[in-house]
Amino acid sequence: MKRNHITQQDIADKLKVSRITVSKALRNHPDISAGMKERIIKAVERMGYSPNLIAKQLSLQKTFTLGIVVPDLENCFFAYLVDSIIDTATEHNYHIILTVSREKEAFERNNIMNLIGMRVDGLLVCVSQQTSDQKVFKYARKMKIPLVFFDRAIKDLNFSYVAFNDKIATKEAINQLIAGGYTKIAHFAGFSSTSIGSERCAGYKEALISNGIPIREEWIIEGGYEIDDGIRAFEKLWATGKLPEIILAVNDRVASGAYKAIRKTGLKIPHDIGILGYGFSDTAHLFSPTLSIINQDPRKMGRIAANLLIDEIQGISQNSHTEILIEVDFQWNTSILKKQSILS
Amino acid sequence: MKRNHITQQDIADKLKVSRITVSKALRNHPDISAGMKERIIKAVERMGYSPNLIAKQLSLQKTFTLGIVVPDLENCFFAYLVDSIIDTATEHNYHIILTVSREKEAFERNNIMNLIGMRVDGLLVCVSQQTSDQKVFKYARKMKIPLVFFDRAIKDLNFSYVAFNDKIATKEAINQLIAGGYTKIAHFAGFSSTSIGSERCAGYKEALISNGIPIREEWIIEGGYEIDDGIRAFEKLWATGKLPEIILAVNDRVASGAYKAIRKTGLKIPHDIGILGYGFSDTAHLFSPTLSIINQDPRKMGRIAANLLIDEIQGISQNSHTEILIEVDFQWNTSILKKQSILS
DNA sequence: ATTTTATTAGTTAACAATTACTTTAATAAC
DNA sequence: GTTATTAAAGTAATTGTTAACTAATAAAAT
Repeated sequence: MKRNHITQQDIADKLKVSRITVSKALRNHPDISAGMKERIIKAVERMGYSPNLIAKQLSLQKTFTLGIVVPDLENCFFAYLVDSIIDTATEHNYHIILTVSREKEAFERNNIMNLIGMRVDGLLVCVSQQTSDQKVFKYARKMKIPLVFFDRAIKDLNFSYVAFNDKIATKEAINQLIAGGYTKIAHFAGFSSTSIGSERCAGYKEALISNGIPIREEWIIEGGYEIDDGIRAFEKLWATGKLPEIILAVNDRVASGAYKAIRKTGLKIPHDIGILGYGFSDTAHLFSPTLSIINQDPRKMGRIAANLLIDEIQGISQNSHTEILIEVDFQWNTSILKKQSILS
Repeated sequence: MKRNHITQQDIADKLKVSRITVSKALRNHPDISAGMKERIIKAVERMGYSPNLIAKQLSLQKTFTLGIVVPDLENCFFAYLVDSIIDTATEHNYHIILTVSREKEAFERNNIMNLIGMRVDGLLVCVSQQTSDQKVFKYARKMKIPLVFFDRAIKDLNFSYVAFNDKIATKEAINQLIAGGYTKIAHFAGFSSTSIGSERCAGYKEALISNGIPIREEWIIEGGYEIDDGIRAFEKLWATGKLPEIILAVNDRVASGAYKAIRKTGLKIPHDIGILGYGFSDTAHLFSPTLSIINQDPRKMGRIAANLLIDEIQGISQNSHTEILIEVDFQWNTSILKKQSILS
């Protein structure tokens, strides 16, 4: 009906040569003489030719496209992560088809099947919290489509994955706090049913135990992952009358809620109480005082995951089952007072 | 080399029918009998057939794919916006190829040419701040590719665009503040060289003038768009010794900087000084006290832009030059005291 | 002078789907 | 009993590109 686009055939007709000659010239094939190449390139410019990548993909059986599935782009963490994946992909001349699962298994499955239909060269997936059926991933395996999980993985499928070492990082952070002279540390936890919640809580407990500090169950307050959960958690803590020196908040939104609730009581951060959260630099600096964090850099994760996938696609990485646990560092910002110089 | 994927031909061979029969059956074509359809669908399931959308796209000359160009995904505003575009696109069975220009004209041009090469059915573009050359957009026009600008537009090219009515909204917000009894209002501006900076500042000035309030140049502090710019701006203001009742911050990061600097002086928000910023609900609630905002809902913009584009693609909207200025509302949160009930 | 080699361009088939047209066989109409 | 109609499936051509061969010509080597 429209037929707007110029094809190689059109150029060939104009120059009275074969379309293969045009194809070869555009790919700088040695078959074609310099003079002919120049004529063709000039015609291309003049006629406004845009190569049809769809046709190219079909012919080459390769799309130079990566498919991404994230649970939710409104989570800044994933936004930064996707941004960094796009950066890395672009560097290697890959395009990105982005899909969002909204934490729904059905959407996730649908997205993945669609991406496979689009014949992406590889998949980057952060599984939804709901996901239990492994069928679609087994299908990807059967079709030999390179797939890398990031942040959250289905472990027993032998796909590569990249994640933060939450437990170790938490343990180390608490160790540093204890070394700095703190002993009264509470935890505003998520839910022990989610991997994030349980891993972080486990690290917290292990650190206390290994330092001989008894675990006070009333200082582990489960609740959720939102601002209101942080508010409620602190109110609960405040009601007991006995405050810790430090609160470890399970993420930055809970930390934000804690800030609000603490401010309401008139207590001062960090002088009266310190806060440690999980997150990354940019959001931590939105807090005032700036939030100390167990630093989970989304850009780092995105870069590593994308590179891993591209390596697998290009067959550089023979091993298609690489597990990378990103080493986490800490940013001791102004939400915690340095008791001793150990916190550095 | 690999040949993993099952094709319609494979299914046809297995069932000893023609591949056209398979194609028709899968599209529920009336040519094919119910019995045959059932046999084919069963074989499809059994053999794990995934339709090759690349081939389908080439054949149909339609990709059901939209291309997006955003300046930066680390800006939460754009992340929310893209999320909402994806939502809307998915509803209409469109895929999304996402690219990032990093505010660089060259990247933007490259992204757009690539997306055209991928034969996207339409383009959603937020132009980079750097962009001055219109060539690539003229090319898109010549190729008759539906294109909708969002947030920032190149106006004299007759493409549709969706934007916030910054000037009007700012004027109205300041009017409401004045009606509420405030007269001393300062503005932490961006740069007058950018459209955002100049539009917002113009609205601010117009509101003051139309209410007969003289403009105090020392209360318009240009600087930039980051946290540090907000800190510096308040320090400059503080140094003058004369404080306004309200600060209008050009965005949420500048507002955050202002919060920090104000807190440092011991002044209280909102009792000693109020803050009004631009932004959207989720980030405003991260502030404490929660930031009052001229509410620029990214989801709304994304939805409108995507629907507009899809309408143009499907020929529903005959007019391919629709300009939509989104009406902005206000969220009077706790960063401003209500002097009178007018702020509602 | 004839064979060999290199250069340059063209031919055919493939990729995996679709649409438009054609064939076959069975049924219905006269 | 012949013709018209309908259902169901098949054939050929199309989409825009690339890869693997093939062909023609000119220059170089024998």
